[in-house]
Amino acid sequence: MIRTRFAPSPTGYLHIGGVRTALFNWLFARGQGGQFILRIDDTDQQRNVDEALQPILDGLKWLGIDWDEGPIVGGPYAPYYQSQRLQRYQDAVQKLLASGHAYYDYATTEELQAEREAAEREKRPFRYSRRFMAQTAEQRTKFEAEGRQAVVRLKMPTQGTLVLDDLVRGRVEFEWAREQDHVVQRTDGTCLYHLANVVDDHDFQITHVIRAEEHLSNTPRQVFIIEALGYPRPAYAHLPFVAEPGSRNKLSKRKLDKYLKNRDFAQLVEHGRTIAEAIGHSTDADSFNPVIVDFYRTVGYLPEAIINYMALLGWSLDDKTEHFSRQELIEKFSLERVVKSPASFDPKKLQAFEDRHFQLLPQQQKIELTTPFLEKVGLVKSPPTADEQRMIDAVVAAARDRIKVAGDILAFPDFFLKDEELPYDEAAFEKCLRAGEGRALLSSFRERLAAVESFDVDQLEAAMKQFVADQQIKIGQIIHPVRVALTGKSVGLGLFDTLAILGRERSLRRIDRALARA
RNA sequence: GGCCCCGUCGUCUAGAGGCCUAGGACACUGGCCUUUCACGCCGGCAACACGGGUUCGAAUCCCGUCGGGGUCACCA
Repeated sequence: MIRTRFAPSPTGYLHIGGVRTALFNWLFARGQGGQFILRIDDTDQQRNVDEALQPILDGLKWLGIDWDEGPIVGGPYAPYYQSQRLQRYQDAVQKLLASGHAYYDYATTEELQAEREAAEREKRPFRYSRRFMAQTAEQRTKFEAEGRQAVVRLKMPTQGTLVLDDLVRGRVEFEWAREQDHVVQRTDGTCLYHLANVVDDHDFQITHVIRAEEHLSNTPRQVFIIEALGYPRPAYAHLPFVAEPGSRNKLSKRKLDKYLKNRDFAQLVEHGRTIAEAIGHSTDADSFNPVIVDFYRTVGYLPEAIINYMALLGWSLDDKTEHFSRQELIEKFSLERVVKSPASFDPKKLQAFEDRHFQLLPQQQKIELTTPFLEKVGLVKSPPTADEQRMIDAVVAAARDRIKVAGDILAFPDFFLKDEELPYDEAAFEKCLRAGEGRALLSSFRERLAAVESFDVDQLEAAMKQFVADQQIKIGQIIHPVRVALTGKSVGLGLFDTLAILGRERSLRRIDRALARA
């Protein structure tokens, strides 16, 4: 049984790079009929773990990355929180000590630092001398009599080579002599990450460790612990980083200011901000940031689109297939086709996937996704009345591909506003209704509209064509004034759709109001 | 700095010695469609980091150089 895991720290947010790691683990497990485990790498010092964990759990859930064991769902190897497994780690340390794979070390930070500096001066690689290593009870007593405190260090091999067959990187070799005697237990008795990590992976029966490349250099010490403890070695797959837009640096939450200088990135944020502000969602950089998954949920992106895009950041099926459903990804994903080089995050391409996935949605689903945004800003009641619902349906249908994320529905508020409260884009109003003959044409077209037999798209269009022919004008001369009168704006849905949705009464009322104002 | 990883259009990638005068997608751009916006359609721009080998033949193999990144904690 293949078992993979994702092990986030409760940091309060789900990072986009973390999503990619979680996704690959999840896809691999699901595709192989295996299991995906969520383990929480918290430490006992951390407070508010639940609070800091919730956004991560929510984010994963929203993306549809579900876990077979872990927080909330539990599982046979519980607990899944590192902070509750300290005893396991300490037992492991005792085993390492007993078998001679680790030792108590009484060096102080200063003494270690001195050795390090000496090595630096002599331009040789640093390796701890083990001067304060205690392997017997007498030695321990002696050091302790000097008031020293012990950490536990790994007693790493001094020769030989570790050969790692990484599933994405291939054969990677490390010389043991270059590895340090890493600390696995602090003076206060708590254990360090690498030890905990190895013990947990073993306890949870993880078969494939799929993680970011930054852990590649850490693997030798983990392998050492694994072997010292007599555990089976899991398969490793080290994923390339998700890099910043336009660079090879690791994507970071903290560098939003810098990314904002990237035009595409700025556009993504700007678009999102418009929607977030409308619905009264905080837009401060700490929580509202495209590096954090919550951003996309707030603005109304589709999880499928994010998943599709993220999957292609470092993986491909072939030379042409790009659009994948979740199920297709599960079926087609393989570690063999993960690329080795880092992939930079491209906001424009993400948007392209969003556009496409949203386009393909059935009308009903678009309605369900967009309605909450109208409710949040109070343009419709919650839940909408029957009339409002009809209006939503009509607007979503007429909007066609203009809605790319669910929040885009807010670009068409005019239909939901009272006729007498419609605001006008002054520049557009001036140009279309006050300058030239816009007002006069509108006034005369108003009578045609009043007389149209049935207020549907076909008849409205016919009426306008007739009007244009009679007046010997170009269609633009009348269309734009009508649009501004109806919506207050110079851009929007198809004009005949707009008229039909508003209906005769409201359309005429809006036109009259604009005429009176012009 | 030591060690490790990586290096094909601006970006994501295809490419496992001849199918490559390097393919697809996004972006950009010219045009068409059109009542605005959006969609859609047609076209264009644009890359094998560099230098040596090996070979009849190299983006693909080897060596070196350069560049980028990661890692070297009593962080995770």
